[in-house]
Amino acid sequence: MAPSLDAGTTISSVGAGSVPSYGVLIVSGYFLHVDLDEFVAAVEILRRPGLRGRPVAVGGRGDPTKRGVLSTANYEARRYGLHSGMPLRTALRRCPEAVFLPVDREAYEAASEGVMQVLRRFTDALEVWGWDEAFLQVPGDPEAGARAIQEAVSKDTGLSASIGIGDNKLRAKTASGFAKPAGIYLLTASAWFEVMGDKATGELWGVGKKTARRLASLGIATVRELADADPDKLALEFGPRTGPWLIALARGEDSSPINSAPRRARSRSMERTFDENVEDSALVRAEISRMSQELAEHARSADRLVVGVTVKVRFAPFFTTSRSVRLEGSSAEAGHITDAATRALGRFELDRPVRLVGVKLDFE
DNA sequence: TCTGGGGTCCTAGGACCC
DNA sequence: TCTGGGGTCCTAGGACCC
Repeated sequence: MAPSLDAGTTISSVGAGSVPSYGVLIVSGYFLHVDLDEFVAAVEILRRPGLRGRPVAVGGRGDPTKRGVLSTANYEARRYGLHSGMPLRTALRRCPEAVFLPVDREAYEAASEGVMQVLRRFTDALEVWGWDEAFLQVPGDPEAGARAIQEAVSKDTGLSASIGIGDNKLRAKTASGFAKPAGIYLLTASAWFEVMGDKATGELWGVGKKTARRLASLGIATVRELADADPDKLALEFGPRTGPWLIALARGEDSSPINSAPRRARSRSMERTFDENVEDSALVRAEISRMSQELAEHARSADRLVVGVTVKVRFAPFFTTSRSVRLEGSSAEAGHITDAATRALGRFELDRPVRLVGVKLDFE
């Protein structure tokens, strides 16, 4: 009989002592989910070593007296209750001594690319998921693979990674949450309910606040209750795809493979929240026009054809609507795109103060 | 907690057609 | 005139993720 992994446990943390021995492991079909620890803050601290140990909050343009929210707070800042999504002004009130930094996308993209290059040394079966996450499969013992990956990422990029191991992507992703910070955690089918069964449905990856509340109103509070729910009832409540999907999620089921094909974006968008609400509709039009041109330039340089343009307007205090226009055929010409955006904007009544405007291009 | 920005996918409902 | 049943496409909005 093959030795079995003791699933649902923290295997170890980097530098936390020796690795438990499981004997000879000849396993296949394991998925790893690599998740970089406090990625954005970590990148900032790498280039400003003086910030290490201090509360660091990254968000907006780095001015906590302006509109904007936190992208990341490092662990020191989290001790003050700061977290991603928190308004900058609230964060400032809670932790005036925090260092506030502006979002620097290019720096994070470069750092991310460095990490992904390290991961590609281990396998071609790599699925990049945003800046700071990736799913992958490695040959041989997954735990040894995870440890080697952590060491290589740390050595080559200075960044710390947590790694979840699972018998599918969903369980690997769930496991990496338990691995933080800098640990390794294994979660397979046999331990799924032991680990997740009594947790609130909102702990599931893909179940947010709203869905959790709707489930609760149906008497479904825990993962186990959702796993045992009536599929027909959920299909009626959530739709024919979402209902059954929720149940599969609660059972930890996921048959999706690693998709290592380079991702081709379906859309590209740009939004801007004004520092002060804008009453002058000429200003709104000018901003939409500027964004359209910039997006058109992107489409052209990325060699993508646009089939539709959506304009989004958020009125004060916080009421958001959108209008979309389909192009006749497809185009990457700035003239066609700005014209479509202008037509979409023309369908709004700009009779109230505007908080945000946005433009989105849908690609062929 | 006065609520970013960039994405993805799903659903409801209307238009339209046979 | 009190009115079916599909199917498809499109739009607007919602929910979720990082």
